[in-house]
Amino acid sequence: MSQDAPNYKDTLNLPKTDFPMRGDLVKREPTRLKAWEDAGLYGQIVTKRKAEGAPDFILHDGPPFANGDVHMGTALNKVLKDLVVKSRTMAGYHAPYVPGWDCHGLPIEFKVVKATRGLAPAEIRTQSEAYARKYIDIQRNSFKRLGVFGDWGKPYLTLDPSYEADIVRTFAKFVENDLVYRSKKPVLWSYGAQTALAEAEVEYQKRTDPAIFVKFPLATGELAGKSSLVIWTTTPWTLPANLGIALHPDFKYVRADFTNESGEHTENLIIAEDLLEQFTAKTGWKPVEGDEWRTTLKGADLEGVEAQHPFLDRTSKVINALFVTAETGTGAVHIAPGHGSDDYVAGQQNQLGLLSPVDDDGNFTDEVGVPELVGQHVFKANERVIEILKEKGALLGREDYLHEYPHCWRSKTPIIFRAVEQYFIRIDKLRPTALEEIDKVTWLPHWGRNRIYGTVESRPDWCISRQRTWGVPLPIFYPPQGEAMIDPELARKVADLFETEGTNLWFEHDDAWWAEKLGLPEGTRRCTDTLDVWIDSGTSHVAVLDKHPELHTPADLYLEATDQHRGWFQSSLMVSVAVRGSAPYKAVMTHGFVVDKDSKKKISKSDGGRTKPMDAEHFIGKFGSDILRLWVSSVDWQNEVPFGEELFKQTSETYRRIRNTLRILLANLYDFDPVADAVENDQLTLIDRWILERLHGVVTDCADAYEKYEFRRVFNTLNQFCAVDLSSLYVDITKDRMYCDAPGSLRRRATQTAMSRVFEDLTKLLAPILAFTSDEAWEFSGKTESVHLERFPKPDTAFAGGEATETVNELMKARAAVQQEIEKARQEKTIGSNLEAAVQLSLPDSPLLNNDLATDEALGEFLIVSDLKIVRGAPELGAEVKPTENAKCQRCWRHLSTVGSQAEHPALCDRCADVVGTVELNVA
RNA sequence: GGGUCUGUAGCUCAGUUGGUUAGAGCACCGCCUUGAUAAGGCGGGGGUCACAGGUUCGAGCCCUGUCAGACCCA
Repeated sequence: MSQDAPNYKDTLNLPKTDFPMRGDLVKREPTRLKAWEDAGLYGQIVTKRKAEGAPDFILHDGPPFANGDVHMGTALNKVLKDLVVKSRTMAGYHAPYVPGWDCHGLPIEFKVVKATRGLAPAEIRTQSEAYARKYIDIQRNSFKRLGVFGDWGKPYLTLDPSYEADIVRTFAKFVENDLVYRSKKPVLWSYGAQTALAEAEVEYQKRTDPAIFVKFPLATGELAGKSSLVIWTTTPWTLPANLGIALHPDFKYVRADFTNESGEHTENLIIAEDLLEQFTAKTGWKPVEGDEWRTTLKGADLEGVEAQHPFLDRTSKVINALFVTAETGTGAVHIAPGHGSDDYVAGQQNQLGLLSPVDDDGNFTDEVGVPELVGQHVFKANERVIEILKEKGALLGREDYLHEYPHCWRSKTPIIFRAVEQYFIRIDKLRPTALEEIDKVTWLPHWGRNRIYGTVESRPDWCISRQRTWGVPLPIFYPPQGEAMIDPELARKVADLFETEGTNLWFEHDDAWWAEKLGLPEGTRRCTDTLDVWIDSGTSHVAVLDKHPELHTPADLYLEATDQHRGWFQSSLMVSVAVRGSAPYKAVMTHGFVVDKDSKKKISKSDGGRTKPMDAEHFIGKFGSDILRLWVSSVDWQNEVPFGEELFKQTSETYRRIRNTLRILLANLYDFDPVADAVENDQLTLIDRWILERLHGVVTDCADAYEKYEFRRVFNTLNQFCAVDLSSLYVDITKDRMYCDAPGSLRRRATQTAMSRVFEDLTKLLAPILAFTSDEAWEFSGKTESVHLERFPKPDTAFAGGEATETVNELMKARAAVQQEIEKARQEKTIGSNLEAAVQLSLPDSPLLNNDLATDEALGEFLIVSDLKIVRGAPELGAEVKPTENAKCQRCWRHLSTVGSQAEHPALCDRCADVVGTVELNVA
């Protein structure tokens, strides 16, 4: 190579683009976001589809709780929803998305009350609202930053007065349909703070209580008068409310004569076999020697018999329950339905009734049935109860028992379980329709159907009242005389007031004001309870879908994490069945929880101090939203979703590849005008036809995958298409023609024609996932409108045939054989690049390789070798490689026999000499 | 403890109605490339398909059990 050789590089058509190689997402995404917002892009999209008369697709947003920052689980959910909305929009639907927030509820109230003590209810509510609004703003910013499109200016909030009014009106409908009743149910009660508590407001502290063994003689059945059950309890004060004894149906119980330590007394007792030793050790009562005195029975054998209460004139029913354990006690559990939640459920199932003879201060009421106990505090009464048992000869043993016992977080006093009046919805009236409706809904994954069916089948009546402040008040009144007024008309009047004034009205005015306003008798009090927040969110189909002009019921899709089978999906279904007799959704999709990639365990906020970041903002700030979105698309949402920082690095690599593929396509199209330069289909070469056939497959597959919400199939398909078909094959193979052929040559224009179509379709297919990057690339291709206003491409049937694909698949075998041989030579350092190889390819006859497209020239191009001899009709596929003896063309770097054949350009091959001639002429 | 699920290379995923040596991408190792260059190409190593039984001529795919994990309930 002489020093004064012409610089042929300037005669090449090298790729050219300003589309940056690096995404710089963290910096660049906010700019695009701003542009979208300024242009009102979401509104444009919705308006456009509406104008087209596009069919509706309604994804109804389940409202996240307005508390805390957006963590990865919430981000996953929101991005999945956005993938649905964007892909349905691009599939041609009018898919408005109205996001919402769940605002009422204990966690917020608890934080407010904790921060400032002694607040009046109205103040608690004002501060709770401020708290909720603060986090709504924080979360909204994160969701927007993630590229989620929606009506962010007008989201629905469960604290909106109109929403609250609809909750109350919905309650009125419940009443009208005879679904509401009043009944007692035990709650965690703090007599120190005189209020009901939630589990979260309870602190566990060590406490010593008397644990006692109490005899209950059997009063009916075969063993009546012959034998006694023995219970063990750490709350002797609940014995006056005892209404049952629970045995495990499958446990083995021993019936035997026992004698006490002194041997003076003998009792015939029934004790779980596994707890016999413990019982003897703790009480001193031991079985009389000799097997003839012992018999065994199953818990199931005694079901239904009655036992005599040790000091009250009534009996306790023996029932079976699976929660009975063989760890402590006797295997017979004292059941006081008014003083425990297991007890309550067991009482319901066995019609035991309910007693709860304790007032707000924790003192016994008349109902206790023992005159001397009335007015005594329950914990003080423990000792007296024990004495009474002793007097009656029912006490078999006593010990001091140290245990973790719940205490009030505020007053630090021990908690008692105490039944208070609550309001319930009769689920039995809704259950048959609810179950029928479940089978009309499409559940994704399909097993979701079983999950919700199971819960609806077995759920007890719905307790809808809460002794809380931050919620929608129960519009119920208590007149000075007579029953509680649960009246739909009254409730609607209240709702109308709430509609304009908000629910704070309930707390800002006193009973007298309300009585006068509603024309109720003087002295009428209003209910101080609020509604269960599951009513709030479960009413969204009424307050949002029915109300919003762009939406309607039933929604096409609800999409939440699997825990909502029991939560929102169920509450929405129940409310909907109650008010309209049908399900509020046509389809329900659930995704798994985000779990730690390494341990496959749920990421907890405190994993032994080594807290891993899980805030979405952390990852947005470090990688950018498109990476997070790409991660969401790559993952199997049906199961637990693995998550970790390494995964983001991995996803970033995939992103880089896709981005660079878009970039090289753009760069190769810099001088291409689709209108003027596009080539007819029949002018395309083998490789062009092949990539368009591949494109046909990709477009078809992605449309199908998007339709089924199988985003990771889209991810895999497009990743494969970019990495293998485009980057490693098509772009690599066409480099020579793109760079070295004359700019306007048919062959080059053919490839640009194909690349232009590939770029457009690929960008559109990526748009729902890479919301920012695809829009950026779209812009760089010269488009003035956002890619998000486009529709998905339609597969071009001209390339559905697959002839080129069959040929290329055949050639891929030859390519593998050649590459392996070249690699050997390369490792031996006999050649460097592919173009330095002289290849002899033995090719067996194949109809696929005997067509117009599979010319020797096309094969050489396909294999990216310059010196290729093909022996067709060989017995088997094979390749031989040695260094080529041809000279290297200084322009296209191929080693060809034609180099130097044109005297004007001794360093160039035929083709290049021709091209350079043209270019120079053009320049001149 | 119960219900509903899940378990394929280091990681994320494919594996068609059970049928020849289980596939990609990323990561890893080696080489090439400086005309996609904070890019690109080629080659390679790596899986007893959680484990143990069973059905079958034949199982990653079907059945049973065990183990591990997730959600809900208790």
